[in-house]
Amino acid sequence: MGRRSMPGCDTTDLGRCESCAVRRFGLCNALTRDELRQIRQIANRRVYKPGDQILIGEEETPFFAAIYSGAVKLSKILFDGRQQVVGLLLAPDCLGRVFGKPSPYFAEATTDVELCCFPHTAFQKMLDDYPELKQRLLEQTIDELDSARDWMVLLGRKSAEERVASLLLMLAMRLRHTRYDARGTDCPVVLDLYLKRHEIGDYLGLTYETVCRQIRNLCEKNLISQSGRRQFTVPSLSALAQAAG
Amino acid sequence: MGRRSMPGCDTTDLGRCESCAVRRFGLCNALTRDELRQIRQIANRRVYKPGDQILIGEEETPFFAAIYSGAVKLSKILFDGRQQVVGLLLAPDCLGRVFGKPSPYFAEATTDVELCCFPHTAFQKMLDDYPELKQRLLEQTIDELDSARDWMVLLGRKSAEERVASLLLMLAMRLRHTRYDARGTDCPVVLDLYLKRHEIGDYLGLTYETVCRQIRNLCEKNLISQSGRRQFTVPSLSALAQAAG
DNA sequence: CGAGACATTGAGTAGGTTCAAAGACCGTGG
DNA sequence: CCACGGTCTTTGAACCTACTCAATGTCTCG
Repeated sequence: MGRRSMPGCDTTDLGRCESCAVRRFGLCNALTRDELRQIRQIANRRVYKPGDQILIGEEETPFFAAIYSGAVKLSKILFDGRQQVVGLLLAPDCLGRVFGKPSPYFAEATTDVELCCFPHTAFQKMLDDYPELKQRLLEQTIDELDSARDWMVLLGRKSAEERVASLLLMLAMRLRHTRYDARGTDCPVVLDLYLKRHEIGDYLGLTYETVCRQIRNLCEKNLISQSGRRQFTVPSLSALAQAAG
Repeated sequence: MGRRSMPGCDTTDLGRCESCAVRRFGLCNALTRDELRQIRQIANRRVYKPGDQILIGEEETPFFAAIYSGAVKLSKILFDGRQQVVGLLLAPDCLGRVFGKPSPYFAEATTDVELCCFPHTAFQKMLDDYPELKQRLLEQTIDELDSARDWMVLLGRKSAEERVASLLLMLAMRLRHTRYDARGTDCPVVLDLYLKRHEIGDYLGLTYETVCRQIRNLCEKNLISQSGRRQFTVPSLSALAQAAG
Protein backbone atom coordinates (compact mmCIF):
# COMPACT_ATOMS: atom_id res chain seq x y z
CA MET A 1 0.00 0.00 0.00
CA GLY A 2 1.36 3.37 -1.09
CA ARG A 3 3.20 5.35 1.55
CA ARG A 4 4.82 7.51 -1.08
CA SER A 5 5.58 10.67 0.83
CA MET A 6 5.62 11.94 4.37
CA PRO A 7 2.58 13.99 5.26
CA GLY A 8 3.43 17.65 5.22
CA CYS A 9 2.43 19.84 8.16
CA ASP A 10 2.43 23.60 8.35
CA THR A 11 0.69 26.01 10.66
CA THR A 12 -1.67 28.99 10.55
CA ASP A 13 -2.84 30.73 7.34
CA LEU A 14 -6.54 30.26 7.82
CA GLY A 15 -8.12 33.37 6.47
CA ARG A 16 -9.54 30.71 4.18
CA CYS A 17 -12.33 29.83 6.56
CA GLU A 18 -14.70 32.08 4.65
CA SER A 19 -14.75 29.90 1.59
CA CYS A 20 -14.32 26.60 3.46
CA ALA A 21 -16.90 23.86 3.10
CA VAL A 22 -16.57 23.02 6.80
CA ARG A 23 -17.60 26.57 7.59
CA ARG A 24 -20.44 26.62 5.10
CA PHE A 25 -21.93 23.15 5.62
CA GLY A 26 -19.95 21.38 8.34
CA LEU A 27 -18.91 21.69 11.96
CA CYS A 28 -17.80 25.31 11.87
CA ASN A 29 -21.23 26.28 10.67
CA ALA A 30 -22.33 25.97 14.30
CA LEU A 31 -19.95 28.76 15.38
CA THR A 32 -20.36 32.52 15.57
CA ARG A 33 -17.75 34.77 13.99
CA ASP A 34 -16.01 35.19 17.33
CA GLU A 35 -15.98 31.51 18.05
CA LEU A 36 -14.63 30.82 14.59
CA ARG A 37 -11.81 33.24 15.25
CA GLN A 38 -11.05 31.24 18.37
CA ILE A 39 -11.07 27.82 16.74
CA ARG A 40 -8.72 29.14 14.09
CA GLN A 41 -6.16 29.68 16.80
CA ILE A 42 -5.99 26.04 17.74
CA ALA A 43 -6.20 24.73 14.18
CA ASN A 44 -3.27 23.73 12.04
CA ARG A 45 -3.19 22.61 8.47
CA ARG A 46 -1.85 19.34 7.13
CA VAL A 47 -1.60 18.23 3.55
CA TYR A 48 -1.35 14.74 2.13
CA LYS A 49 -0.71 13.18 -1.24
CA PRO A 50 -2.72 10.32 -2.76
CA GLY A 51 -1.75 7.09 -1.02
CA ASP A 52 -0.58 8.71 2.23
CA GLN A 53 -1.74 7.01 5.41
CA ILE A 54 -3.43 9.58 7.63
CA LEU A 55 -4.46 7.26 10.45
CA ILE A 56 -3.23 3.78 11.16
CA GLY A 57 -5.65 1.33 12.80
CA GLU A 58 -5.50 1.11 16.59
CA GLU A 59 -2.75 3.67 16.91
CA GLU A 60 -3.33 6.67 19.13
CA THR A 61 -5.12 9.32 17.08
CA PRO A 62 -2.90 12.40 16.94
CA PHE A 63 -5.75 14.84 16.30
CA PHE A 64 -9.32 15.44 15.35
CA ALA A 65 -9.68 16.99 11.93
CA ALA A 66 -12.08 18.48 9.44
CA ILE A 67 -11.54 17.89 5.74
CA TYR A 68 -10.87 21.13 3.90
CA SER A 69 -10.43 19.51 0.51
CA GLY A 70 -9.89 16.11 -1.07
CA ALA A 71 -11.17 12.62 -0.36
CA VAL A 72 -10.23 10.24 2.44
CA LYS A 73 -10.86 6.51 2.42
CA LEU A 74 -11.67 4.93 5.79
CA SER A 75 -11.19 1.18 6.00
CA LYS A 76 -10.83 -1.89 8.15
CA ILE A 77 -8.55 -4.81 7.38
CA LEU A 78 -9.01 -8.43 8.40
CA PHE A 79 -6.12 -10.53 9.68
CA ASP A 80 -5.66 -12.17 6.28
CA GLY A 81 -5.67 -8.98 4.28
CA ARG A 82 -9.29 -8.79 3.24
CA GLN A 83 -10.23 -5.15 3.29
CA GLN A 84 -13.50 -3.29 3.62
CA VAL A 85 -13.84 0.41 3.03
CA VAL A 86 -16.29 1.69 5.64
CA GLY A 87 -16.51 5.29 4.55
CA LEU A 88 -15.48 7.81 1.94
CA LEU A 89 -14.99 11.18 3.57
CA LEU A 90 -15.31 14.35 1.52
CA ALA A 91 -15.00 18.07 2.03
CA PRO A 92 -17.03 19.05 5.08
CA ASP A 93 -16.65 15.70 6.89
CA CYS A 94 -14.63 15.04 9.99
CA LEU A 95 -11.94 12.52 10.66
CA GLY A 96 -10.54 10.89 13.79
CA ARG A 97 -11.75 10.45 17.33
CA VAL A 98 -13.08 13.24 19.47
CA PHE A 99 -11.92 11.99 22.84
CA GLY A 100 -8.39 10.97 21.97
CA LYS A 101 -9.19 7.28 21.94
CA PRO A 102 -7.41 5.32 19.24
CA SER A 103 -9.46 5.06 16.10
CA PRO A 104 -9.93 1.48 14.89
CA TYR A 105 -9.68 2.51 11.24
CA PHE A 106 -7.13 3.09 8.57
CA ALA A 107 -7.50 6.43 6.86
CA GLU A 108 -5.80 6.99 3.53
CA ALA A 109 -5.78 9.99 1.24
CA THR A 110 -7.14 9.04 -2.19
CA THR A 111 -6.56 12.49 -3.69
CA ASP A 112 -4.56 15.47 -2.57
CA VAL A 113 -5.99 16.22 0.84
CA GLU A 114 -5.92 19.25 3.10
CA LEU A 115 -6.96 18.76 6.70
CA CYS A 116 -7.73 21.33 9.32
CA CYS A 117 -6.50 19.66 12.52
CA PHE A 118 -7.41 20.33 16.12
CA PRO A 119 -5.37 19.02 19.07
CA HIS A 120 -7.53 16.92 21.36
CA THR A 121 -7.52 18.87 24.60
CA ALA A 122 -8.07 22.24 22.99
CA PHE A 123 -10.88 20.88 20.84
CA GLN A 124 -12.52 19.16 23.78
CA LYS A 125 -12.51 22.50 25.57
CA MET A 126 -14.23 24.11 22.59
CA LEU A 127 -16.84 21.36 22.68
CA ASP A 128 -17.47 21.95 26.37
CA ASP A 129 -17.63 25.72 25.99
CA TYR A 130 -19.86 25.83 22.91
CA PRO A 131 -22.89 23.55 23.16
CA GLU A 132 -23.84 24.42 19.60
CA LEU A 133 -20.63 22.83 18.42
CA LYS A 134 -21.23 19.65 20.35
CA GLN A 135 -24.79 19.58 19.10
CA ARG A 136 -23.53 19.86 15.56
CA LEU A 137 -21.01 17.09 16.08
CA LEU A 138 -23.77 14.88 17.44
CA GLU A 139 -25.94 15.57 14.40
CA GLN A 140 -23.11 14.81 12.02
CA THR A 141 -22.36 11.58 13.84
CA ILE A 142 -26.00 10.56 13.55
CA ASP A 143 -25.87 11.28 9.82
CA GLU A 144 -22.76 9.14 9.49
CA LEU A 145 -24.54 6.36 11.34
CA ASP A 146 -27.41 6.61 8.86
CA SER A 147 -25.02 6.37 5.93
CA ALA A 148 -23.27 3.39 7.45
CA ARG A 149 -26.60 1.64 7.83
CA ASP A 150 -27.57 2.43 4.26
CA TRP A 151 -24.32 0.83 3.24
CA MET A 152 -25.21 -2.23 5.30
CA VAL A 153 -28.31 -2.62 3.17
CA LEU A 154 -26.17 -2.33 0.06
CA LEU A 155 -23.63 -4.88 1.25
CA GLY A 156 -26.15 -7.30 2.64
CA ARG A 157 -28.89 -7.25 0.07
CA LYS A 158 -27.99 -5.63 -3.24
CA SER A 159 -26.70 -7.21 -6.45
CA ALA A 160 -23.37 -6.21 -7.96
CA GLU A 161 -25.03 -3.95 -10.52
CA GLU A 162 -27.16 -2.25 -7.88
CA ARG A 163 -24.09 -1.69 -5.74
CA VAL A 164 -22.14 0.08 -8.45
CA ALA A 165 -25.19 2.13 -9.39
CA SER A 166 -25.71 3.03 -5.73
CA LEU A 167 -22.16 4.26 -5.34
CA LEU A 168 -22.36 6.50 -8.37
CA LEU A 169 -25.76 7.75 -7.28
CA MET A 170 -24.52 8.50 -3.78
CA LEU A 171 -21.59 10.51 -5.11
CA ALA A 172 -23.74 12.35 -7.60
CA MET A 173 -26.21 13.30 -4.89
CA ARG A 174 -23.46 14.52 -2.61
CA LEU A 175 -21.90 16.53 -5.37
CA ARG A 176 -25.18 18.14 -6.25
CA HIS A 177 -25.81 18.94 -2.64
CA THR A 178 -22.52 20.64 -1.76
CA ARG A 179 -22.45 22.48 -5.07
CA TYR A 180 -26.03 23.60 -4.68
CA ASP A 181 -26.70 22.79 -8.31
CA ALA A 182 -30.39 22.82 -7.74
CA ARG A 183 -31.17 23.02 -11.43
CA GLY A 184 -34.05 20.84 -12.51
CA THR A 185 -33.78 17.69 -10.44
CA ASP A 186 -32.77 15.48 -13.31
CA CYS A 187 -30.04 17.12 -15.33
CA PRO A 188 -26.80 15.33 -16.29
CA VAL A 189 -24.15 15.13 -13.59
CA VAL A 190 -20.44 14.72 -14.23
CA LEU A 191 -18.58 13.11 -11.39
CA ASP A 192 -15.08 12.08 -10.48
CA LEU A 193 -14.53 8.81 -8.72
CA TYR A 194 -11.39 9.26 -6.71
CA LEU A 195 -10.99 5.53 -6.24
CA LYS A 196 -9.23 2.84 -8.23
CA ARG A 197 -11.30 -0.13 -9.34
CA HIS A 198 -9.73 -2.13 -6.56
CA GLU A 199 -10.82 0.38 -3.94
CA ILE A 200 -14.32 0.57 -5.36
CA GLY A 201 -14.46 -3.18 -4.94
CA ASP A 202 -13.37 -2.92 -1.33
CA TYR A 203 -16.05 -0.32 -0.77
CA LEU A 204 -18.81 -2.34 -2.39
CA GLY A 205 -17.82 -5.77 -1.13
CA LEU A 206 -16.94 -6.96 -4.63
CA THR A 207 -13.80 -7.89 -6.56
CA TYR A 208 -12.36 -5.34 -8.94
CA GLU A 209 -13.13 -7.54 -11.94
CA THR A 210 -16.79 -7.54 -11.00
CA VAL A 211 -16.71 -3.77 -10.64
CA CYS A 212 -15.32 -3.47 -14.17
CA ARG A 213 -17.98 -5.69 -15.63
CA GLN A 214 -20.79 -3.88 -13.86
CA ILE A 215 -19.51 -0.51 -15.00
CA ARG A 216 -19.56 -1.84 -18.52
CA ASN A 217 -23.11 -3.09 -17.96
CA LEU A 218 -24.29 0.31 -16.81
CA CYS A 219 -22.61 1.94 -19.79
CA GLU A 220 -24.29 -0.46 -22.18
CA LYS A 221 -27.64 0.35 -20.59
CA ASN A 222 -26.85 4.06 -21.05
CA LEU A 223 -27.29 4.72 -17.37
CA ILE A 224 -23.80 6.19 -17.26
CA SER A 225 -21.01 6.98 -19.69
CA GLN A 226 -17.28 7.09 -19.12
CA SER A 227 -15.56 10.34 -19.91
CA GLY A 228 -12.27 9.22 -18.43
CA ARG A 229 -11.06 6.23 -16.53
CA ARG A 230 -12.37 7.59 -13.29
CA GLN A 231 -14.80 10.17 -14.55
CA PHE A 232 -18.40 9.38 -15.31
CA THR A 233 -21.42 11.19 -16.63
CA VAL A 234 -24.85 10.36 -15.33
CA PRO A 235 -27.49 11.47 -17.83
CA SER A 236 -30.42 10.86 -15.50
CA LEU A 237 -30.19 10.52 -11.76
CA SER A 238 -33.66 9.09 -11.48
CA ALA A 239 -32.91 6.36 -14.01
CA LEU A 240 -29.76 5.53 -12.09
CA ALA A 241 -31.70 5.52 -8.83
CA GLN A 242 -34.03 2.96 -10.38
CA ALA A 243 -31.07 0.70 -11.09
CA ALA A 244 -29.69 1.27 -7.60
CA GLY A 245 -32.70 -0.23 -5.85
CA MET B 1 -45.21 -9.25 9.20
CA GLY B 2 -46.62 -9.80 12.68
CA ARG B 3 -48.63 -6.97 14.12
CA ARG B 4 -50.25 -9.26 16.61
CA SER B 5 -51.25 -6.87 19.36
CA MET B 6 -51.47 -3.16 20.02
CA PRO B 7 -48.53 -1.85 22.00
CA GLY B 8 -49.52 -1.20 25.60
CA CYS B 9 -48.73 2.13 27.18
CA ASP B 10 -48.91 3.06 30.84
CA THR B 11 -47.35 5.86 32.82
CA THR B 12 -45.09 6.39 35.84
CA ASP B 13 -43.90 3.63 38.21
CA LEU B 14 -40.19 4.15 37.83
CA GLY B 15 -38.75 3.42 41.22
CA ARG B 16 -37.13 0.74 39.12
CA CYS B 17 -34.36 3.02 37.92
CA GLU B 18 -32.05 1.65 40.58
CA SER B 19 -31.79 -1.76 39.00
CA CYS B 20 -32.12 -0.54 35.42
CA ALA B 21 -29.39 -1.29 32.88
CA VAL B 22 -29.82 2.16 31.35
CA ARG B 23 -28.98 3.64 34.73
CA ARG B 24 -26.06 1.34 35.35
CA PHE B 25 -24.44 1.26 31.92
CA GLY B 26 -26.42 3.50 29.61
CA LEU B 27 -27.60 7.08 29.19
CA CYS B 28 -28.87 7.62 32.72
CA ASN B 29 -25.43 6.77 34.02
CA ALA B 30 -24.45 10.31 33.09
CA LEU B 31 -26.99 11.79 35.52
CA THR B 32 -26.77 12.70 39.20
CA ARG B 33 -29.43 11.44 41.60
CA ASP B 34 -31.28 14.72 41.34
CA GLU B 35 -31.15 14.76 37.58
CA LEU B 36 -32.36 11.18 37.48
CA ARG B 37 -35.30 12.15 39.64
CA GLN B 38 -36.06 14.82 37.07
CA ILE B 39 -35.84 12.61 34.03
CA ARG B 40 -38.16 10.13 35.72
CA GLN B 41 -40.83 12.78 35.65
CA ILE B 42 -40.87 13.03 31.91
CA ALA B 43 -40.49 9.30 31.29
CA ASN B 44 -43.29 6.91 30.61
CA ARG B 45 -43.22 3.19 30.16
CA ARG B 46 -44.35 1.21 27.14
CA VAL B 47 -44.44 -2.52 26.71
CA TYR B 48 -44.50 -4.55 23.52
CA LYS B 49 -44.96 -8.17 22.60
CA PRO B 50 -42.77 -10.10 20.14
CA GLY B 51 -43.64 -9.02 16.62
CA ASP B 52 -45.01 -5.60 17.58
CA GLN B 53 -43.90 -2.73 15.36
CA ILE B 54 -42.38 0.00 17.53
CA LEU B 55 -41.34 2.38 14.78
CA ILE B 56 -42.46 2.38 11.18
CA GLY B 57 -40.00 3.61 8.55
CA GLU B 58 -40.23 7.31 7.64
CA GLU B 59 -43.11 7.97 10.00
CA GLU B 60 -42.73 10.71 12.55
CA THR B 61 -41.01 9.26 15.61
CA PRO B 62 -43.35 9.59 18.58
CA PHE B 63 -40.57 9.55 21.20
CA PHE B 64 -37.00 8.89 22.07
CA ALA B 65 -36.59 5.81 24.24
CA ALA B 66 -34.17 3.74 26.26
CA ILE B 67 -34.58 -0.01 26.33
CA TYR B 68 -35.33 -1.25 29.83
CA SER B 69 -35.58 -4.90 28.85
CA GLY B 70 -35.90 -7.09 25.78
CA ALA B 71 -34.50 -6.99 22.27
CA VAL B 72 -35.44 -4.71 19.38
CA LYS B 73 -34.64 -5.38 15.74
CA LEU B 74 -33.87 -2.35 13.60
CA SER B 75 -34.19 -2.83 9.86
CA LYS B 76 -34.51 -1.29 6.43
CA ILE B 77 -36.63 -2.67 3.65
CA LEU B 78 -36.05 -2.33 -0.10
CA PHE B 79 -38.89 -1.58 -2.49
CA ASP B 80 -39.17 -5.24 -3.51
CA GLY B 81 -39.22 -6.62 0.01
CA ARG B 82 -35.57 -7.44 0.52
CA GLN B 83 -34.80 -6.68 4.12
CA GLN B 84 -31.62 -5.87 5.98
CA VAL B 85 -31.42 -5.77 9.76
CA VAL B 86 -29.11 -2.88 10.61
CA GLY B 87 -29.03 -3.26 14.36
CA LEU B 88 -30.06 -5.42 17.27
CA LEU B 89 -30.75 -3.24 20.27
CA LEU B 90 -30.51 -4.65 23.78
CA ALA B 91 -30.99 -3.46 27.34
CA PRO B 92 -29.09 -0.19 27.78
CA ASP B 93 -29.41 0.92 24.15
CA CYS B 94 -31.52 3.76 22.87
CA LEU B 95 -34.12 3.86 20.17
CA GLY B 96 -35.54 6.56 17.95
CA ARG B 97 -34.44 9.99 16.90
CA VAL B 98 -33.31 12.68 19.28
CA PHE B 99 -34.54 15.69 17.41
CA GLY B 100 -37.96 14.50 16.44
CA LYS B 101 -37.00 13.84 12.84
CA PRO B 102 -38.62 10.77 11.36
CA SER B 103 -36.45 7.71 11.76
CA PRO B 104 -35.78 5.90 8.48
CA TYR B 105 -35.93 2.48 10.13
CA PHE B 106 -38.43 -0.14 11.12
CA ALA B 107 -38.13 -1.18 14.74
CA GLU B 108 -39.75 -4.41 15.83
CA ALA B 109 -39.83 -6.13 19.20
CA THR B 110 -38.31 -9.61 18.93
CA THR B 111 -38.99 -10.47 22.58
CA ASP B 112 -41.16 -8.91 25.25
CA VAL B 113 -39.87 -5.35 25.39
CA GLU B 114 -40.15 -2.59 27.96
CA LEU B 115 -39.22 0.90 26.86
CA CYS B 116 -38.66 3.99 28.92
CA CYS B 117 -39.92 6.75 26.64
CA PHE B 118 -39.15 10.46 26.65
CA PRO B 119 -41.22 13.03 24.77
CA HIS B 120 -39.05 14.98 22.36
CA THR B 121 -39.26 18.51 23.66
CA ALA B 122 -38.81 17.58 27.29
CA PHE B 123 -35.88 15.35 26.45
CA GLN B 124 -34.27 17.99 24.28
CA LYS B 125 -34.49 20.35 27.23
CA MET B 126 -32.74 17.79 29.43
CA LEU B 127 -30.01 17.49 26.81
CA ASP B 128 -29.54 21.25 26.73
CA ASP B 129 -29.53 21.56 30.51
CA TYR B 130 -27.18 18.68 31.27
CA PRO B 131 -24.07 18.61 29.08
CA GLU B 132 -23.03 15.31 30.64
CA LEU B 133 -26.12 13.73 29.17
CA LYS B 134 -25.45 15.07 25.72
CA GLN B 135 -21.85 13.97 26.00
CA ARG B 136 -23.00 10.49 26.88
CA LEU B 137 -25.42 10.40 23.98
CA LEU B 138 -22.61 11.43 21.66
CA GLU B 139 -20.36 8.67 22.98
CA GLN B 140 -23.09 6.08 22.55
CA THR B 141 -23.76 7.24 19.02
CA ILE B 142 -20.06 6.92 18.20
CA ASP B 143 -20.10 3.38 19.60
CA GLU B 144 -23.10 2.54 17.44
CA LEU B 145 -21.26 3.91 14.42
CA ASP B 146 -18.32 1.64 15.22
CA SER B 147 -20.60 -1.38 15.47
CA ALA B 148 -22.27 -0.50 12.19
CA ARG B 149 -18.87 -0.32 10.51
CA ASP B 150 -17.84 -3.65 11.99
CA TRP B 151 -20.97 -5.05 10.48
CA MET B 152 -20.02 -3.56 7.12
CA VAL B 153 -16.83 -5.60 7.25
CA LEU B 154 -18.87 -8.67 8.05
CA LEU B 155 -21.36 -8.08 5.23
CA GLY B 156 -18.79 -7.07 2.67
CA ARG B 157 -15.95 -9.46 3.30
CA LYS B 158 -16.80 -12.46 5.47
CA SER B 159 -17.90 -15.95 4.48
CA ALA B 160 -21.22 -17.39 5.61
CA GLU B 161 -19.58 -19.42 8.36
CA GLU B 162 -17.62 -16.43 9.63
CA ARG B 163 -20.77 -14.36 9.68
CA VAL B 164 -22.71 -16.77 11.85
CA ALA B 165 -19.71 -17.18 14.15
CA SER B 166 -19.35 -13.41 14.37
CA LEU B 167 -22.97 -12.94 15.37
CA LEU B 168 -22.76 -15.50 18.15
CA LEU B 169 -19.46 -14.06 19.29
CA MET B 170 -20.84 -10.55 19.35
CA LEU B 171 -23.82 -11.60 21.45
CA ALA B 172 -21.66 -13.63 23.82
CA MET B 173 -19.33 -10.69 24.34
CA ARG B 174 -22.21 -8.34 25.01
CA LEU B 175 -23.78 -10.75 27.42
CA ARG B 176 -20.54 -11.18 29.30
CA HIS B 177 -20.09 -7.45 29.43
CA THR B 178 -23.46 -6.43 30.81
CA ARG B 179 -23.48 -9.32 33.26
CA TYR B 180 -19.96 -8.59 34.37
CA ASP B 181 -19.11 -12.27 34.24
CA ALA B 182 -15.44 -11.53 34.26
CA ARG B 183 -14.54 -15.06 35.19
CA GLY B 184 -11.54 -16.45 33.35
CA THR B 185 -11.76 -15.03 29.86
CA ASP B 186 -12.58 -18.32 28.23
CA CYS B 187 -15.32 -20.13 30.12
CA PRO B 188 -18.43 -21.52 28.42
CA VAL B 189 -21.17 -19.01 27.65
CA VAL B 190 -24.84 -19.85 27.23
CA LEU B 191 -26.72 -17.43 25.06
CA ASP B 192 -30.22 -16.87 23.77
CA LEU B 193 -30.67 -15.76 20.21
CA TYR B 194 -33.89 -13.83 20.15
CA LEU B 195 -34.14 -14.07 16.41
CA LYS B 196 -35.72 -16.57 14.05
CA ARG B 197 -33.46 -18.11 11.41
CA HIS B 198 -35.06 -15.82 8.88
CA GLU B 199 -34.17 -12.74 10.91
CA ILE B 200 -30.63 -13.96 11.47
CA GLY B 201 -30.35 -14.23 7.71
CA ASP B 202 -31.59 -10.68 7.27
CA TYR B 203 -29.04 -9.53 9.81
CA LEU B 204 -26.13 -11.38 8.22
CA GLY B 205 -27.02 -10.81 4.59
CA LEU B 206 -27.75 -14.51 4.02
CA THR B 207 -30.77 -16.70 3.36
CA TYR B 208 -32.23 -18.61 6.27
CA GLU B 209 -31.28 -21.92 4.66
CA THR B 210 -27.65 -20.87 4.62
CA VAL B 211 -27.89 -19.83 8.26
CA CYS B 212 -29.19 -23.30 9.15
CA ARG B 213 -26.39 -25.02 7.32
CA GLN B 214 -23.70 -22.87 8.88
CA ILE B 215 -25.08 -23.42 12.37
CA ARG B 216 -24.86 -27.12 11.70
CA ASN B 217 -21.28 -26.65 10.49
CA LEU B 218 -20.27 -24.86 13.67
CA CYS B 219 -21.93 -27.55 15.76
CA GLU B 220 -20.07 -30.27 13.90
CA LYS B 221 -16.81 -28.43 14.52
CA ASN B 222 -17.74 -28.24 18.22
CA LEU B 223 -17.46 -24.49 18.21
CA ILE B 224 -21.01 -24.25 19.51
CA SER B 225 -23.75 -26.61 20.64
CA GLN B 226 -27.48 -26.16 20.50
CA SER B 227 -29.32 -26.42 23.82
CA GLY B 228 -32.61 -25.30 22.34
CA ARG B 229 -33.76 -24.03 19.03
CA ARG B 230 -32.62 -20.53 19.78
CA GLN B 231 -30.26 -21.23 22.64
CA PHE B 232 -26.60 -21.97 22.11
CA THR B 233 -23.62 -22.83 24.25
CA VAL B 234 -20.20 -21.54 23.30
CA PRO B 235 -17.52 -23.69 24.94
CA SER B 236 -14.66 -21.39 24.02
CA LEU B 237 -15.00 -17.78 22.99
CA SER B 238 -11.47 -17.62 21.66
CA ALA B 239 -12.03 -20.63 19.42
CA LEU B 240 -15.20 -19.03 18.12
CA ALA B 241 -13.37 -15.75 17.61
CA GLN B 242 -10.89 -17.64 15.44
CA ALA B 243 -13.72 -18.86 13.24
CA ALA B 244 -15.24 -15.39 13.11
CA GLY B 245 -12.25 -13.80 11.42
C1' DC C 1 10.28 4.27 -25.28
C1' DG C 2 9.89 1.08 -21.64
C1' DA C 3 8.38 -0.31 -17.02
C1' DG C 4 5.00 -0.57 -13.75
C1' DA C 5 0.55 0.11 -12.16
C1' DC C 6 -4.10 -0.06 -13.33
C1' DA C 7 -8.04 -1.69 -16.14
C1' DT C 8 -10.45 -4.87 -19.12
C1' DT C 9 -11.98 -9.23 -20.79
C1' DG C 10 -12.56 -14.31 -20.90
C1' DA C 11 -13.20 -19.10 -19.08
C1' DG C 12 -13.92 -22.11 -15.35
C1' DT C 13 -15.28 -22.67 -10.49
C1' DA C 14 -17.42 -22.31 -5.99
C1' DG C 15 -20.12 -20.48 -2.37
C1' DG C 16 -24.53 -19.24 -1.51
C1' DT C 17 -29.28 -18.92 -3.45
C1' DT C 18 -33.47 -20.92 -5.05
C1' DC C 19 -36.82 -24.22 -5.17
C1' DA C 20 -38.91 -28.08 -3.02
C1' DA C 21 -40.13 -31.29 0.50
C1' DA C 22 -40.10 -33.11 4.99
C1' DG C 23 -39.60 -32.61 9.95
C1' DA C 24 -40.02 -30.28 14.63
C1' DC C 25 -42.22 -27.20 17.65
C1' DC C 26 -46.13 -24.44 19.70
C1' DG C 27 -50.48 -23.01 20.90
C1' DT C 28 -55.39 -24.06 20.39
C1' DG C 29 -59.37 -26.45 20.77
C1' DG C 30 -61.84 -30.63 20.78
C1' DC D 1 -54.45 -35.16 26.76
C1' DC D 2 -53.92 -35.58 22.13
C1' DA D 3 -54.85 -34.05 17.47
C1' DC D 4 -54.53 -30.36 14.36
C1' DG D 5 -52.85 -26.30 11.90
C1' DG D 6 -49.63 -22.98 11.40
C1' DT D 7 -45.11 -21.37 11.77
C1' DC D 8 -40.44 -22.21 11.97
C1' DT D 9 -36.50 -25.20 10.92
C1' DT D 10 -33.89 -28.62 8.60
C1' DT D 11 -32.17 -30.97 4.63
C1' DG D 12 -31.44 -31.99 -0.35
C1' DA D 13 -30.59 -30.92 -5.33
C1' DA D 14 -30.12 -27.73 -9.13
C1' DC D 15 -28.75 -23.34 -10.41
C1' DC D 16 -26.60 -18.79 -10.74
C1' DT D 17 -24.02 -14.83 -9.40
C1' DA D 18 -19.88 -13.29 -8.33
C1' DC D 19 -15.10 -15.08 -7.52
C1' DT D 20 -10.67 -16.92 -9.15
C1' DC D 21 -7.19 -17.40 -12.29
C1' DA D 22 -5.05 -15.89 -16.41
C1' DA D 23 -4.04 -13.16 -20.35
C1' DT D 24 -4.26 -8.88 -22.74
C1' DG D 25 -4.77 -3.98 -23.10
C1' DT D 26 -4.06 0.89 -21.66
C1' DC D 27 -2.41 4.71 -19.22
C1' DT D 28 1.28 7.35 -16.78
C1' DC D 29 5.63 8.78 -15.64
C1' DG D 30 10.27 8.54 -15.58
